[in-house]
Amino acid sequence: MKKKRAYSCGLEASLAIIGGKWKCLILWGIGQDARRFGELKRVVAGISEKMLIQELKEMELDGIVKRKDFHEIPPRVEYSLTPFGTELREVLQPLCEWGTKHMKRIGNLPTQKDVA
Amino acid sequence: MKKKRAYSCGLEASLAIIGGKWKCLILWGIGQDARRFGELKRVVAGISEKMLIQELKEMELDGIVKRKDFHEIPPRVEYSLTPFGTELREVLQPLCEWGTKHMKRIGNLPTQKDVA
DNA sequence: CCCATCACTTACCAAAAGGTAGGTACTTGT
DNA sequence: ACAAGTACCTACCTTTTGGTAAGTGATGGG
Repeated sequence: MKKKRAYSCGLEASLAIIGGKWKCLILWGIGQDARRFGELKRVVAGISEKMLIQELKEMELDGIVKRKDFHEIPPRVEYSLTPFGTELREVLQPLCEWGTKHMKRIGNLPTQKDVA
Repeated sequence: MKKKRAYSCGLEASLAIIGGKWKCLILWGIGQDARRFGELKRVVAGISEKMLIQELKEMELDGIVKRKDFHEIPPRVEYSLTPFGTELREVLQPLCEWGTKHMKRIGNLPTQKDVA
């Protein structure tokens, strides 16, 4: 018998899936076509290898990412979105557009460090 | 001359504003009407006072929340969304709906602890 | 007179997140 | 023989995050 978590609103449930620093960006980075590990590393700016695989694993468990191993040497692995992941990516679209629209303003905001 | 940050995509900019564990939920909790501090504490399930004020301050600096102090005693303070914040809240709507739609599935997902 | 209420503030501490730097296995190119 | 490239894995360590518990100041109610 598994423990089930209860969420007080849909947003909380969504954040259980894509919360954290990297998952959104990875999800976005994968996009509609499959991507190789090294490719993702380049496209998700600033992520470390450790974080990338760690998050990818969790996302696979959560059913938003599918991992395909070609069993070749040198290794070749492709990550792609499941239908569940694709749906999630779509609802992030508006948030992404909002960010693009206000990018300048956001970039000029004071940091906590500036304040302290 | 302020240092400006550059974001490689809109999503990264958005996350600079509502990243972290609580900001999304606070933003959502404030909603279209103003809310008092204590009210927010109740509506944002599980947040501590410390986190709540800390995040509210940052959100105020970021221009998504407005704080109104009535200078009464006992103290009375109301938090509401600025137009900027309201816009942001709107783009979170789809994400919230997605979470509601898949809440059952998400609640049954294995945790990292289950796996370890 | 004392207690509760409200919106905080502060100090302290534990846990989680995340970075660095190394290593692995196997093959192809020089 | 050796370096490079691929997709990882591991240990160690620092930084960030966040929780708990206490206190503040002014006032109204019992």
